Amino acid sequence: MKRNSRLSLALHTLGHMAAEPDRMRTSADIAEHAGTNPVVVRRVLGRLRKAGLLNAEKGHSGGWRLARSPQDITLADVYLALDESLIATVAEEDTPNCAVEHALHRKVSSVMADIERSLIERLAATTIAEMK
Amino acid sequence: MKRNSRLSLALHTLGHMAAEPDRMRTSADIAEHAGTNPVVVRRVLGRLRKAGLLNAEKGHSGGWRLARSPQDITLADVYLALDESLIATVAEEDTPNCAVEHALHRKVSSVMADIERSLIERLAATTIAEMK
DNA sequence: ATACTCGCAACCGTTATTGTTACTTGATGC
DNA sequence: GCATCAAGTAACAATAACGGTTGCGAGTAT
Repeated sequence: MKRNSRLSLALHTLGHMAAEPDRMRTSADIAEHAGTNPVVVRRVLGRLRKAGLLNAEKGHSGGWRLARSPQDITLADVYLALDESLIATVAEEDTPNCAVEHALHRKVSSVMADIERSLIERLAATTIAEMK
Repeated sequence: MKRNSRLSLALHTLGHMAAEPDRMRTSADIAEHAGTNPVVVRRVLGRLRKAGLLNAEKGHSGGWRLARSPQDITLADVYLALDESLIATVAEEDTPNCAVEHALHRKVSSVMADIERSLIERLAATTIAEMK
């Protein structure tokens, strides 16, 4: 079983959508292409829908489509929509009784926050239109 | 249950050791201070021993001690010794049949690799002597 | 009305991690 | 030599996260 497959699935799907923005795709179609399950697809794309990146329509000829122009969706948008940090956070101690621990946590958290900002900056430099 | 507590435990312990480098500490002492189990301590510190950061001695008056000067051990040394990436890697597809997927994987992997290098660089700028 | 699709809740199987027990190995003190 | 102490290690349980799966409800087009 793979970890962090949510971002992979999301980007993969949006990459194809960027190539044909007008085509409506069902969860079943996407799932088959990605080798997974329609429910998993809906779970992941549902987050992108709530973030305003995708529209979903029910019923006949329903399915998923981009809510914005492909040039207007960056990899950072997708990353942030999934709310799934690729940067691990260091657990805060419940009882910060120890000065060493507190200093370490501050230091490492500061570094990790910088790294996360840097990652988002890098991801924001690429749109899904470049990935089709 | 906390995740990524290995690095926290390792840095916490080494921070205290940096303050009193000559004092020998047993797994039981460390575990009690850190609120965990001696076996867990040995598991984590064992990696640091294999990486040459710590020495362990058995028997009476045995225990753990720094193998190097605290000024000569950086946070990056500890991070690398644990071989536990805080930066998630994006899963490679078994069958790279899809061009979109391949392009995305290359792009994201490249960004993540840069971020990992940047993290290590940042961690290497601080020694455990500054954390005591 | 029927068929199709998303939305969502509930559950199972797998995996990763920590916690725990028990035992072995090696060093020290008597 | 022998008891004691501590690391080393294997084995297992407990917990949590995640993907996969089933089932059902809600909404829409034909």
